[in-house]
Amino acid sequence: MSETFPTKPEVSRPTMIDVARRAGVGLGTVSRVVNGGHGVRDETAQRVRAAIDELGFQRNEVARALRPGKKSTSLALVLGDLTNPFYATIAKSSLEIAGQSGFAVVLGSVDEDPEGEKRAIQELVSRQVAGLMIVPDQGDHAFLEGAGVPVVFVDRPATGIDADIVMVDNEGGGRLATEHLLAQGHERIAILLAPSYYTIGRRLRGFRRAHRAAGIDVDESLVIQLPEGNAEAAEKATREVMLRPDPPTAIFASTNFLTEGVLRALGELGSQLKSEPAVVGFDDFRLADMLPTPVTVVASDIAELGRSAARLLLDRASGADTRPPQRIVLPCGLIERGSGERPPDSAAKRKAR
Amino acid sequence: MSETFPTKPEVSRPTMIDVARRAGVGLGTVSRVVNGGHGVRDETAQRVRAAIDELGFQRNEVARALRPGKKSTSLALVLGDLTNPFYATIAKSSLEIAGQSGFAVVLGSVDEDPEGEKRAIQELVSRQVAGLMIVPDQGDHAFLEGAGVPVVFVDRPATGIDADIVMVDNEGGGRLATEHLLAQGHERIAILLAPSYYTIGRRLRGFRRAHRAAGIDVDESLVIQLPEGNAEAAEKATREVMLRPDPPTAIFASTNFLTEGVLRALGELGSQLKSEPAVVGFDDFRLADMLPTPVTVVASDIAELGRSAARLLLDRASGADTRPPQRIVLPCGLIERGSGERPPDSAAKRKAR
DNA sequence: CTGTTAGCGCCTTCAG
DNA sequence: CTGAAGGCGCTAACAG
Repeated sequence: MSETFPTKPEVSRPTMIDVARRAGVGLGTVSRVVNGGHGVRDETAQRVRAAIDELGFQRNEVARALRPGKKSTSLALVLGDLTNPFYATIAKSSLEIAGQSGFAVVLGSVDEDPEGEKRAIQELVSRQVAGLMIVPDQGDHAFLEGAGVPVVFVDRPATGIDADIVMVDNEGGGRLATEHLLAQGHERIAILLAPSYYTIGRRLRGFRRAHRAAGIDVDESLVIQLPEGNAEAAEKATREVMLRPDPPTAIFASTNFLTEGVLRALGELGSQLKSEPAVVGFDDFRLADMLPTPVTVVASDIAELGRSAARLLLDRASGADTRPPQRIVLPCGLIERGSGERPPDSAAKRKAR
Repeated sequence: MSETFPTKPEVSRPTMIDVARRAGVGLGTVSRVVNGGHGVRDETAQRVRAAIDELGFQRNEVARALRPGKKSTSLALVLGDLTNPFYATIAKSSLEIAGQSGFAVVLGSVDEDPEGEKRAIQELVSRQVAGLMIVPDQGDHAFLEGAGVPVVFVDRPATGIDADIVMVDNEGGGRLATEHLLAQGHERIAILLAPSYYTIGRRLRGFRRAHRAAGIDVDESLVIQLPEGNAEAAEKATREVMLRPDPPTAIFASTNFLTEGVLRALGELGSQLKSEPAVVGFDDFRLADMLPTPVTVVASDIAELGRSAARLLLDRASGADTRPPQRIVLPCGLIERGSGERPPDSAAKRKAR
């Protein structure tokens, strides 16, 4: 029990040969029984199954995957910070789908740097995964071209390779959020942008389109590019912009973490402000409805993002799907909770006229 | 480019033999170069490396792991809902440590049921992972005894097997939270308990100990066992207990999700209540400091939980650590934010006397 | 120093 | 219906 085995460190698991000997049959027979048991006499199969149980035999998936053609039964998932509920949701939902088909999901260690991503992906490929789901970083992904493994990009496309991509309607969402604010009468809307990922660019595009459609000019000093994508950066930027002589009457935060930073800044600024700006965030988040002013957001079904990606990848891996690269776009909806329905205050309005 | 290859679905990656032929050397030499290149003439090694680059060769980890003894270079992580920031944090931090040693982390699909966990674990074992990190469900885990793979349990121990375990000081945390409330003068403290996991039991124990130490009896009607561990169950229970003729003046929520439910209920009850109870939660959560009343919690370093588990498992897997099963317990601290510092209201006090 | 050889555990022909 | 044999990509042991 509490004894150690310095010389026999590993308890080797039984193999098919052990089972075959135990059951007094040939190796091939055992294999057949294990894989569906087709074409084996019932009595023989019984004996084999008994031996399997007695020995506690478990098929070695590694050896199995070694056969040519036969890919392994695991998918790789490469993404950033699992601590971000957005990514966690993708991980969970894709894992769910993969699991239903008996696939495991391997998470590559993903540091922040773009080189780290490449290394992680290659390590995963060397593990013979049947397919890759990648939330890509900004670097070039052309190196995946010859990997010989199906790839599905999630949340944003990658450059240098034409592969399946599952994402949300970023531009539509950006437009939706902006239109909503414009409809309340806001004419000075600030937008906070995380470092230029593809998604953020599209959201900004929606922002501009909505303005154009409404015949309102975008004040470029309110298009705020943040140096980092975290709450702190957004907090700082919000404080600065709100203390300007001519502050915006509404803020569109392009990311869940940014929304948090905006709210934090507004909370601290509090009474220093003549009036509180309306706020709309992109992506919903837990507790958004419980904050002092419940937060209005533009959101999409992130879990479905992960599910779609996994399903698509599974079909590619099995060879069931041979269509040219697909592009799945999930819609965004508006969830009104209060913060986005604040009208522009009268003082600001007076100034604008 | 946009052509499909129905008959040749896989681009087979180059193998060591290809490299050997290309470099005009033997197979063994290539292997030696790939594994550190010890004992190979420099010039030869150069040629081999060149061939590797030209062919884009990558060692097949699967084949490598087939050798006896040589375990694969991936760890398994089995846990519940990745959507719970608590688990997500464990996943992230353990992944970080594993990655530093060149290990990947395989996530088994974990349904809710206890049988699903066993199946998931066995699938992972069949994939020849080098070790298992498990946040165990309630069932018996004796079946892991003969798995021949090191196991580290995370957050709570499992029954039926004596293995390493990394967890937080649940009892200490429960006691800390309770002492804090008692110190404010609360004598009627309700505790909300998620379905009886090990951790919850310990937290309750701390709750009772703190009472005993203070010479105050626990009102058993305030020890509330919830049917489920989600926010909704806590919300419902909170509403009920607060509407009793003799409601508690403080609430200890034993879980992050439960805390959320408590706050939600209190928010809705609002003015119906004669006075708002103090609230302390177990485990910190994002935005806890931004709620209408910032939430006081007892918390520990969850990321360290994951890191310790991964480090320990890595040492076990490599054989570097052969000590008897370890038990690592991380401390809990109190984070005062407001909700836990509300004194019992005067009306309630009068009643109690 | 370097090439050759024998498996690792399994699946897939191919005979019997 | 069943047993035997070959090979997947790699490493380790053994000759040269």
